[in-house]
Amino acid sequence: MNAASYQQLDRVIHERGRLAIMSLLAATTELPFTGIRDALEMTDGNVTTHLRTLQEAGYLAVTKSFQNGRPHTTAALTVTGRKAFRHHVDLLARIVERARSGPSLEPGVMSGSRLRPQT
Amino acid sequence: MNAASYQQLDRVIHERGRLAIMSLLAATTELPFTGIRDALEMTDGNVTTHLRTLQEAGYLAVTKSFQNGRPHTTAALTVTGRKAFRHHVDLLARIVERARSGPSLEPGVMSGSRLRPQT
DNA sequence: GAAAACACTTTGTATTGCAAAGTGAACGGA
DNA sequence: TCCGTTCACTTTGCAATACAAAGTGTTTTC
Repeated sequence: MNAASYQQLDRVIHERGRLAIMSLLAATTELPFTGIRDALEMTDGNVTTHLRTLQEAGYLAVTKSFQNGRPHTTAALTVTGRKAFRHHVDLLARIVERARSGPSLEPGVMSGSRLRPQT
Repeated sequence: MNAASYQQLDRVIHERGRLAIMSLLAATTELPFTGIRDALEMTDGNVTTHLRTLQEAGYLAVTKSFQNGRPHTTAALTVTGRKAFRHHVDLLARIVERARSGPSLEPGVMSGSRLRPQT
């Protein structure tokens, strides 16, 4: 694990709002649209788009139905989603842990060894 | 601490690339431009813009000089930056911890108590 | 029966992450 | 001494997208 492993941070999950949704769903089993919106104090539009993004990534199972004449949407993590989230969280934990260890290296040791990303 | 505390996640710090830079600088004292770029395998342009963003937020002290006829840029966390990063990391740690605890609540408990963000 | 509430979705915009291209100085070979 | 290359960045262009305001359709309330 080198410092550049941050590249592995899944952008779909990492975004603030979606990290919150994934986090929330990871702690429960299934939640309604309104539950997510209220728990996270998110706007409706925000929830809709994030749910769609997460669903399209295969991380969420979203079910839409009508109950007493009103739309009812629920979301739950898929197995893939749970795995991806766990992986993300592990990465974050490692980054955080390393950061917490505090200053240790001398300044300047990182120079040299030029290595551009392939274009 | 409620679930909506994700709102406190500092967007300047939270972005992947910048989280990596902050993380890297938190573990050392000061690094040159090229050190950051190489350690994180980031493109030059990316490093420049992220450094600027972090500097404008007051999180980084960036010094630019010429050494043997070449520009030499270094970056280090400011006290504010170190504090903000620590706070961010603490928040992440809490989110991560709660997520790690696994399913516990019943589905449906989060409904009701509508509370829109002020517009 | 008009108006408000509810559960969403769509739209518009303003931001911004990213890499390709650009800049300018120094160095290396022919 | 010219020409190309390397180095250390900065600027530019664009595609993606986070966000909230406005919109939709139903249902309840007064």
